[in-house]
Amino acid sequence: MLNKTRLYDLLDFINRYCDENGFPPTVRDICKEMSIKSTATAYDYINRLKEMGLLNKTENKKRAVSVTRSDSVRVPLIGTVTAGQPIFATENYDGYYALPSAEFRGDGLFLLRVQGESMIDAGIFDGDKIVVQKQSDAENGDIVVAMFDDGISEGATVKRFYRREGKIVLHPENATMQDFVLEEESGVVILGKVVGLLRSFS
Amino acid sequence: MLNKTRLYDLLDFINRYCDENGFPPTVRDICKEMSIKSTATAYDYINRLKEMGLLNKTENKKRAVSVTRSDSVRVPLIGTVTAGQPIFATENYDGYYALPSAEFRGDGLFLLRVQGESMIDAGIFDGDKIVVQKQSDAENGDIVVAMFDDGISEGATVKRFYRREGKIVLHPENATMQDFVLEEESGVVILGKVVGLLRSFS
DNA sequence: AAAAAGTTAGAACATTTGTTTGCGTTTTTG
DNA sequence: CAAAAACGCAAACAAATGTTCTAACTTTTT
Repeated sequence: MLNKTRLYDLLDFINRYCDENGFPPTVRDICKEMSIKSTATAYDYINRLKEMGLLNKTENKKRAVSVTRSDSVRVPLIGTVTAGQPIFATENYDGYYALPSAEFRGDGLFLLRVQGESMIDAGIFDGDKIVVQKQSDAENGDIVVAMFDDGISEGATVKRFYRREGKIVLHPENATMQDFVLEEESGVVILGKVVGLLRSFS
Repeated sequence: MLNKTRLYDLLDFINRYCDENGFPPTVRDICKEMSIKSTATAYDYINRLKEMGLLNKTENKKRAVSVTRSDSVRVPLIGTVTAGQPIFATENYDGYYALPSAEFRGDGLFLLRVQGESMIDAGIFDGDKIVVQKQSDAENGDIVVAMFDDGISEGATVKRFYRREGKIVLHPENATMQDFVLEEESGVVILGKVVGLLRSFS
């Protein structure tokens, strides 16, 4: 049996190569890197990795290998949401962010910039970006992004969600702030559940 | 002048194609998608985009186009660091994580899992992953990862860094905890400065 | 309307690159 | 130890794909 380390080395190389160049290596590139003297050997290696399910490969195409584990998810940043005073989430499409798929998977993810201090006790600070999983309902204790229009103000906000005695409670994680208590039928819309957070100290 | 919209459509297509397949399209793939009847035309388009700096392309190579904006950085997760009791950072290489290059750039980045509550007031919670920029010095107020060996205990820890009166102060951001005060020559080693944070609510 | 510039097409060409075959060499197996 | 399997190599082949050329067509300019 061929030394498995070598196969994983190859996998690493393919990954590195893709990162650096934006496209996969050829069989001959692999030869050079791995000090393999024949393209047939490299070709073999590739097929092993394919059988092991670690590599995708389309036959007869040039540079058509790709590492199975796509290690990042592209998630759109769609605007800012205020955690304090509810202001309408600006639906600015602000480009895509790559997040590690080891942490975040599935469809319907998006990012929102957080403005305000209302979730500070939950470790969500002003300026953080939250990763939101799109869903229209939530369970008690979830941190959610919710939109409401109670006639006075409207907008999106980040709060911890509770359903209590037929009412919806949006609870800011900040000792100095009050809960929002709303009727079920008051037009509260859950946009999604907060599943992650990204912060960068400038 | 050729309709620019069409060029941007092409750029979008290349992006989409790469996302879906893990490798870039060929000139002929582009023809099909854009309803272009000649490879020469598609070839032209590619060169325009290259001149505009929106596309990288290596000559004579197959599938060797790549969209300029490389949107993610690969950062290794190298272990766990305790924010409370200093325990040695397990140098487990735990694979690479993709982080958005819009937020994190440059070399010498790594990730550490945080254990403990000592930085809770700075919004760094137990289980968070911190993004660390490798550097051997720090400025007052920086949050750093530091190693020390004072004879009693040794290990790595996350603390806010101050240099005061010839001593080094490692300040936990947790009201219930004490500062570590160390001599300059006591063998404190700054591993890096915390520049970001990644959290995923399980 | 004529000329010029820009754009597309079709075909041929040049190269890169995936794939196959057969033969030594090494390692495992009985 | 012999047979078999696994492995690696070189060379040749075939296909995919980048590149170039010239002519036709379209739009803009004079």
